[in-house]
Amino acid sequence: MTGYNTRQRQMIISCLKENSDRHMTADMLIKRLLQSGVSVGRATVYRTLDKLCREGAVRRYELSVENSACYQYIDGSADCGEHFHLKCECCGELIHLDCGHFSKLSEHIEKEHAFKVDNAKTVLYGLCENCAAASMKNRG
Amino acid sequence: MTGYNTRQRQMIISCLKENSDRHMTADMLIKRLLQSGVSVGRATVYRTLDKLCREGAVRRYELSVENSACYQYIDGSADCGEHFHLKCECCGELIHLDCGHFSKLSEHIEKEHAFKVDNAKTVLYGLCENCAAASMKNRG
DNA sequence: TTGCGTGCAAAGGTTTTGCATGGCA
DNA sequence: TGCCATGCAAAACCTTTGCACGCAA
Repeated sequence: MTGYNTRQRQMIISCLKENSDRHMTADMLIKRLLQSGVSVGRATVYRTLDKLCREGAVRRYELSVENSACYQYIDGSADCGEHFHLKCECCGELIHLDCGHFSKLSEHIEKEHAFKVDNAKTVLYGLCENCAAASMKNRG
Repeated sequence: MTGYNTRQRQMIISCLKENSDRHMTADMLIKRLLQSGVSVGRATVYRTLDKLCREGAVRRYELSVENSACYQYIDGSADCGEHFHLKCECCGELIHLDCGHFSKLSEHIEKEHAFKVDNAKTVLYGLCENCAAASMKNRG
C-alpha cells in the first residue's frame, strides 16, 4: 500500500482481511468498525476502498442482491484467481467454488469466442440448495 | 401484463421490445421515449420496470460498467433462457452467446455443487477481443 | 515542513415514496 | 364508479467532492 500508514487505513484493511471470505458493503465496513470502537468517516472509507481497488488489493462487485457495491479483500498469495463465486439471489449467501469445470469454460470462451473471462469479477447468480428447496415447497 | 393498459405502459414495453437485444438503463429508456416524442415520468418508468420485473417480462441487471441498473425485455417465446451474456468491462459491449459449454457447466454445478445457476441473470465479465488487443498493445 | 489523509458537510446521481389528479375498465 | 396508474416534488439512498485541519514521514 502506497501512501501514509494511518490508523484509519490500518483498521479498514484489517477489517477487510478478517472478512476476506465475504463481500462487504461500505456501510457494513463502517458499522463493523464502529462495533470495534473505531470511528472512521464515510468519505475516508470510500476513498480508501477506491485506492485499494486501484492497487488491486480489494475487488469491487455490483451484486444485484444488494443495492450498494460490495468489496472483498484479495490476498495476493491466496488462490482467489483460481476459484469463482456463486451468489444466491434469495438469501444472499456467497459461495466460493474451486472447480476445474469453470476454468475449462473460461478457456473455451477465450479460445473459441475470443473473450477473456475475468474469473475474479464474475459472479454466477442462482439459488442455493436451501433456497431452492424452500422455493419448491412454496410451489407445492 | 396485469393491470390497466395505459399509453405510457404500452410505450415503455414497446421500447423495451425494440431494444430487447441490449441492456437499457431507466434513463436511456426515458431519453429514447422522448426522442419518439413521448414523455413519461421517471416514477412511472421505475414503477413499470419494477412491475415488469416482478412479472418476469423484464430482467434487471446490476452491471459494474454502468452506475445504474440495466433492464432487458425477455421474450417468453425467445431463447433467452438458452444463451448467456458476456460483458466487456472495458468498452461495455454486451455479447450474447449460445454455447452448450455453459449449459453443461450449469448442469454440473447443479448436480455436483447443489446450486441452481440462473443463466439469464448471470453475466460473465471480462475483456472482448478488441479491448484485450488494445490492452496488450499498451503493455508493450 | 511537506503534502497526503481525514472528517464534515454539501453536492451528485439513481431510485423510491406521498399525494392529488387522471384515466382505464 | 372504483381503482389502478400517472406525474410532480420531495425524500431516501449511495457515493463523490470541496475545504480546512490533522498527522505521517
